[in-house]
Amino acid sequence: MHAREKVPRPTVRRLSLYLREASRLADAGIHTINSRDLGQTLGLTDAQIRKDLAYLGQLGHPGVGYQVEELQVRLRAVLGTDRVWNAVVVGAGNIGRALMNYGRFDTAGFHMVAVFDAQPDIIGTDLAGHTVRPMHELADVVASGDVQIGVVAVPAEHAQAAADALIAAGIQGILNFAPLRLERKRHVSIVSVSLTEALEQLAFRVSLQRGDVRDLVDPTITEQDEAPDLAESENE
Amino acid sequence: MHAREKVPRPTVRRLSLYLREASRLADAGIHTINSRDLGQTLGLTDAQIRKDLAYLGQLGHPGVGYQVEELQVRLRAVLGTDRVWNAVVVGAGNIGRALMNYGRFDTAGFHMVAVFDAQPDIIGTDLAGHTVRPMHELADVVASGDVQIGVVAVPAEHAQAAADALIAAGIQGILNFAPLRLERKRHVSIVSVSLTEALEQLAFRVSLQRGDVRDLVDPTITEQDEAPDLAESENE
DNA sequence: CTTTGTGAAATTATTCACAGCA
DNA sequence: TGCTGTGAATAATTTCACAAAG
Repeated sequence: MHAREKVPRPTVRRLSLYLREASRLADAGIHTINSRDLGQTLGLTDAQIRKDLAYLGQLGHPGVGYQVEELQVRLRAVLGTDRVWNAVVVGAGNIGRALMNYGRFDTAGFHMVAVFDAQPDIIGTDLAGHTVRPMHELADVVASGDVQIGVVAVPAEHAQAAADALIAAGIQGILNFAPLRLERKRHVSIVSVSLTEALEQLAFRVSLQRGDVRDLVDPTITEQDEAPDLAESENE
Repeated sequence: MHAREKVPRPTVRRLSLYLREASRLADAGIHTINSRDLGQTLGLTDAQIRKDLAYLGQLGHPGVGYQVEELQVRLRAVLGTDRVWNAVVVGAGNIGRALMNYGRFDTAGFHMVAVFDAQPDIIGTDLAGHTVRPMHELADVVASGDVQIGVVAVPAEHAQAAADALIAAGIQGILNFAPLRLERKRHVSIVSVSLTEALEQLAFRVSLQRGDVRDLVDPTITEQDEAPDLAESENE
């Protein structure tokens, strides 16, 4: 019915989409949205949206739709972004730099508090207003700074060590950019993002569309595509 | 049975994982892998892997397992990465710079041939050995350079314009980093990556783990998590 | 009249379990 | 014996369709 109902995994992924759109609507001064119109912009069916939102409680107003502000508040509460999450980035390379410079995380509830690297020539340099710190300071920063999230933005060969250090420091969740499955002894939530994987998925779809792989796989796979999936995730 | 069989979408996503691991095994000099061990490293069941790989044809060797090199060749052929995909990046900001500097795309079959930006002060500067070009050169570069993929790495407010320009230039697929659903008239495959969404999914999992949202959703959702999902995708 | 919430039906994906091959 | 490929069974997710609410 409503609360205390198991939320299917695909639904959880879509909650981010709903929040993104609710925020956009709120910014545009729109206060009401119905499942059909929301489905239109997000590429989902209206039934899908109603079923998803019904998991969050009695949220819709029959005959009217959903109130945008209510939606935002509820989605943020469920996703956990109604409070600030402090994060540290391990790795001041390409991805680490992009993340530190990316200005829009704070609005979404994520605050980057420090960046670490193992390379001596990078340590001490400035990055987006933060001094790049040596790895041995990680434990202190995490412990004293109320840091819940660690970002692994180092090459694959150092990713497990970086994750181990974050876990040892007491981090609760890891956002992993390295193309491998991180091992962990004690429980830590892990969500992975892989750029190569994204490009491969795109190459597959383009090939399919062009008919390059007609003898390999049936083109019906693209019949009508739209489902949103975006982060590899691991948990135990 | 084998070829000309509809490949389920979740399977296609996992093919990237199989390819990643097959490459790793090949580099490590390992020539044979069975579904149980492969499942172990990737966090999947052996049955899942056998079913997935069976879609690609008669690939396994009963009593032995899969030959790593065969696997690699077949996966690359299906994903379309047995050839080089040329790509252009629109946006020389944080993400665009990270992508241009990221050295590992070529190995995976993706070659960045040019980068574009609309801002006059950025145009003409050097980025990873490429001169940042003005948008009006996009059509020419795409047409004359055999470019199939365009990357949208501009702020959300300019993303649709960037996508329109890419589509008009004749691109076949778009990798989108902007947090919105891109519209398109003629068919173009689109895969999206959203860093904010990834962080939100992580926040949700951590909240669930900590019990912060016990009254909102049932914790059974994390009972035993492992499925890989990584790129929002759109097609029509 | 419009639009939600939701059981029931349909579809899609995963796991089981075993015949058959090396 | 070891391990794949695959039907059959199960589980998960989506779509349908409609009663009830504003």
